[in-house]
Amino acid sequence: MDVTTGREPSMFDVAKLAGVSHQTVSRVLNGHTNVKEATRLRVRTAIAELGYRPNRAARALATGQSRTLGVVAPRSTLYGPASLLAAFEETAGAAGFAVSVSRVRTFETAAVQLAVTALLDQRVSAIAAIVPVRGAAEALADLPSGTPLVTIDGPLSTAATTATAAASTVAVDQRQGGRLATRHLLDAGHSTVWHVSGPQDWFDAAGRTEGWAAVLREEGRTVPPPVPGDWTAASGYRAGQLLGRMPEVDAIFVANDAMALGVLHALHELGRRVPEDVSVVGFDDVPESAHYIPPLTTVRQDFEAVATGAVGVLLEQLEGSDRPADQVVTPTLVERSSVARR
Amino acid sequence: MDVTTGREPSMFDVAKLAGVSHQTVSRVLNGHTNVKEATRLRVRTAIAELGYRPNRAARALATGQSRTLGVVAPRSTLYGPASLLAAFEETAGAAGFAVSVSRVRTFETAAVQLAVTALLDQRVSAIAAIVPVRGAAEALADLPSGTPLVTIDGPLSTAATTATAAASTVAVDQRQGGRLATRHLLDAGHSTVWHVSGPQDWFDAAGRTEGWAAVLREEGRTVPPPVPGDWTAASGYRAGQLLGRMPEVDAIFVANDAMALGVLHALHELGRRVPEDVSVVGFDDVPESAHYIPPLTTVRQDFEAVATGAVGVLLEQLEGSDRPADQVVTPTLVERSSVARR
DNA sequence: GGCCACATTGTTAGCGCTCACATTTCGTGG
DNA sequence: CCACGAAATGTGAGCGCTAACAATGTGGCC
Repeated sequence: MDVTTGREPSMFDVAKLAGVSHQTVSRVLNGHTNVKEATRLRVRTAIAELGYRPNRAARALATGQSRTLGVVAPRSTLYGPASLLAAFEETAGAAGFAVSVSRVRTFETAAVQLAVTALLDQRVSAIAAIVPVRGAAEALADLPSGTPLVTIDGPLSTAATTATAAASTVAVDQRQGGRLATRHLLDAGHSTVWHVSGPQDWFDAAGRTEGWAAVLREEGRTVPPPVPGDWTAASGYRAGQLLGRMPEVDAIFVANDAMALGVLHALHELGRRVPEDVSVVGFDDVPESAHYIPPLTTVRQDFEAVATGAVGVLLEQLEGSDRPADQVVTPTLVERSSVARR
Repeated sequence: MDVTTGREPSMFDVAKLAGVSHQTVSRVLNGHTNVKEATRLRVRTAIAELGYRPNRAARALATGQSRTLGVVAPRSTLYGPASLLAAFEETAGAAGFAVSVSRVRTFETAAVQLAVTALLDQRVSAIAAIVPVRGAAEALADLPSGTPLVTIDGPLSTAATTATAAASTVAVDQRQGGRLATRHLLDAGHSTVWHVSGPQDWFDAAGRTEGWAAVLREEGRTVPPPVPGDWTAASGYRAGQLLGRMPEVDAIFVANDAMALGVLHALHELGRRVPEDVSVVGFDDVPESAHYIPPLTTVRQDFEAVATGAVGVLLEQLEGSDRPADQVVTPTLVERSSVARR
């Protein structure tokens, strides 16, 4: 690597040093066939000697393809979105794509569209949106742009209406998760299950609530009114204070682990033991939940799989495939000690 | 906005529609002076009508400036790094920069350099590295590149040796945090403070441990051997099992909240009450720590400030300032109920 | 009224790459 | 031993933008 270069070496510098044309260098770089082995080697050597790196901007300009994937992600550090983002970035990076992130502080349509615009300005090849909220995700779907778009953790086009067929979705089957948790509680002998829900404009929250209600209905149990939370431990604590004072409550499905922690806290303060007096099931399987008091039975989502799926869908779309492909990842139950048989 | 464009509108399309030259369009776009108000308006209208967006790749090619900031961040979802990353991305975005992320799965030199290379290939204008580990951060410092680099949460050049003056650092004063926690425990009347540490190759961990030891030494207390952890609740649990069995242990400073949760868990299992029997202080102030059992006294870091500082340092460097600027953010103590007076 | 300074606009040449095509080289069979 | 097609390489244009410079227009002042 040279030390005192006035300006970064270009393809022409490499070509000159290797005694070939710039086009041959380009061919070597892009792994084209029809380059003699000896030439290829000479070019490689020159590249190394000069410390040459291809200029992505120039390539993007020439090809009209940036090989960059854009992500819209919430500013929050909620476990789900943060995990999804990390997994997506890693997967995309491993696939040889650059990843450009645009954070949104709120899910208001305007904010989300601004973020998408920023990405579009960069001519990203495709966009993944971690925007798990009703209105916003839908606002995305009809962006007037040919850029492939996948919604992560977004609206499953369950109803085969496929009206907004524009975008693909990869998501965890939240409903199934809710079912899993509720069924587990019922299996343990509880007559019904109470529920602390997440914000209902989140697909995750809505799905979990739906799954919970569906199982109760199928089994002919009473469906108690859900206690709304906002994902935070503090809101879980408030819900716990409420539910803990009701003697008939002996099984609670909480829509995420953070709120479950709050519930545990409130129950503890009220002197109601978990799991002896009340069984609790959470959702997310955050790494800490194994050490809540007591260790929390919860539902685990495979973010890795979601991310892989999302990148896969995007790449496929870039290859030309037009039909949007939805993918669903199934969550699993992680049993610990916050549930006891009745 | 047109619907059926064969190809995206370029500056020339705008120019034609507005009846000016492409250069005038460029001037309007870049806010140059010396454009008649009427002309500016005409151009703006044409831009809107065509739905034109400037092509960043072309601009980057022409100027040699991508106006993109690169970030190297760990794949993990540890609270500190994740918060830092989110804050940095938002701040950078607000400053009008695109943000490109490169995740590393480990902090081995090779992995980190690969990530940086990926960023350099994109010709990012500057790089922020969230690589809070000894070896790796140092490996970065002497990268042979004119690209401005700031290490977030990296090595403070405390000793004014300034040998590796190449890179700037913005970080939380971890030592001060360790002091705060330890002093608080001492003030509560404990004769000494035990310590569950993070991995000592992390600057954060090392700094917290140093601060803890320094206060004990200053006050002439015995300095017990630290129990090493790895940031996870599970490792905290193991440490807690150890310390909880020692009757003389009645005050523990744990290097992060996740491990503190594990300690709390172990202590609970061993029947040692917090804070009645043992006082515990954590570090991070994760949102959940307010609902640990009991609510955890901990040390809060202002990630927002760190991120703002990092972006600031980078921009300054881009403006030409050569001298690397280090910045330190001071943490604060958050009192809750895991500490009791003796 | 003519000239000059300044405000405004236009023209040209790249930035570093890829694409489409032109050209050369080489091995082979008649 | 030469023609011929495939393999290997080279050439020129252009992607959409900015920077430097050139060319207009405009008003004020003597």
